[in-house]
Amino acid sequence: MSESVTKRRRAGASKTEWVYADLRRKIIVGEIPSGAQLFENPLAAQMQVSRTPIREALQKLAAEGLVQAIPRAGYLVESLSEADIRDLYATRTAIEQVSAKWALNRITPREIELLELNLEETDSIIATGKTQRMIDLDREFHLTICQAARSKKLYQISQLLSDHTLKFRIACIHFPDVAIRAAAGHRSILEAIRSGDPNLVGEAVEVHLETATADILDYIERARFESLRQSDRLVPMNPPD
Amino acid sequence: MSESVTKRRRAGASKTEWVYADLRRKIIVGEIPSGAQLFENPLAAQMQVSRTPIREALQKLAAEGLVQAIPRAGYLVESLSEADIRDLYATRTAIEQVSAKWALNRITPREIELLELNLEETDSIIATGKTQRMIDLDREFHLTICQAARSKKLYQISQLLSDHTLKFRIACIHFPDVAIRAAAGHRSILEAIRSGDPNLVGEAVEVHLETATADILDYIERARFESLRQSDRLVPMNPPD
DNA sequence: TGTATTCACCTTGTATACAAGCACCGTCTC
DNA sequence: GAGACGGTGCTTGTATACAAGGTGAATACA
Repeated sequence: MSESVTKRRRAGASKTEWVYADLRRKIIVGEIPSGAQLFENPLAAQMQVSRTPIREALQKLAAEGLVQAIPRAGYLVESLSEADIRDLYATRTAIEQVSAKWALNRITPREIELLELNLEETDSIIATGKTQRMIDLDREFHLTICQAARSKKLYQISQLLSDHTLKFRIACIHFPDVAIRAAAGHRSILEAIRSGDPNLVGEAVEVHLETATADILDYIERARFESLRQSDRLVPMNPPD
Repeated sequence: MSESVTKRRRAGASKTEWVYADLRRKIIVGEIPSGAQLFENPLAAQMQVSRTPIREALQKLAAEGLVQAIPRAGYLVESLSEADIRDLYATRTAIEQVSAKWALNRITPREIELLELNLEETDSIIATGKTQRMIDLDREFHLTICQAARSKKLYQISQLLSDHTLKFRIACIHFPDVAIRAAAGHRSILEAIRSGDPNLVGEAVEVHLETATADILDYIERARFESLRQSDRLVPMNPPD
């Protein structure tokens, strides 16, 4: 009776899962902007489901920290201050340093080849301005290294931290100079991994992620300036129709 | 209208929150054992609420990884293999090494005093066998250091990892020799922090957590042997009444 | 005119009813 | 007797109805 559960399990995606995945994607890529308020009823109407799957998805997102649940008042999409972003990136740096160092003894030739191919495609794509592909490549590069560390937990943590900052990365990787700096950073990380020197790897990861932090903060600074000039503030989602 | 949400927020705990907190506590301390299957109806009956708050709480626990959701078949309390425990502790070691190193430049005299007081109380308590207090002190010691790192994210991660292994720690800290080793480990961490040497700190944290890992794995080994001898297996919760 | 108060409306929180899926068990057939 | 088949009773998944709480505006009153 009780042990029967271990036998079950099939692929049929429930509505809750679907809503969760969809909302999550929209939030981490910034399609739903930071600080936006989420209402259950409009979401339910939009997605053609009842409030139940919506609520359950929102609970999961709240547990992840992607939305903030405010009792009896709804949900706000996580909105990061400059200090939060610094903290997030400092933490991510530390984690990826560990990952890369662990990866040194565990990475396979095939994975190194993947990193190399990633760099090559990145180089060939920078000129074209194919932003979406650029973002995927950036993400893949980091995750490949984290995967090579062969730690489930470390990988989970890396992915989570990475997701929380994805929207900023998307926003600023549009700029060619940012993309070029990212590619250079990746190359020196790969070289450090090839060298097998833990200190070199730590250094390369740190430099790369500090550059990324600076690029993001620069972008935010500029964006704030822009939005002030246009004197138009953050637009909340779901205007009370 | 939309911005009103920022003003609201009060303390009234919802049933969902209450159920979540209660289930979470029971799971992390091992009151609900690893591998137990959770059924919505019995839980709802037990806690005198409908299935709705139960489901929402379970979703949150699933997002945290404390329970595993199995579509159309319910929820299993997370059950860690030996490899999982090793991984968890290796990751925790890395994170706490970072925390302790960051703490070096940021910890206050007051916090160092707290750590000292913690050690003194630990010493005085080991003889008495007051296990519960011992567990709290252990937890406090680690969290104080993580807090001194002044990173919200790092702290969150530390806490999460710590919670996932709490039940094992509770189980084996009963043994005086384990408690003594833990206290010794804590003392050398504090001394390393006082010395201000990052390498020494890293070393002390690593030694302490590796000892803890070994103690836990030893305990599990012994427990498995015991349970085999009594030929009684893991008992699932909520027998089909 | 300023301030307190009531009330309507919109939100989330909770319970419940119903739908759907799957495992188990008895039966039926070969 | 072994295997296929279908019903039954459990489970979770989803929708909906209703309760409770809070905001903001309209109103009454000083």
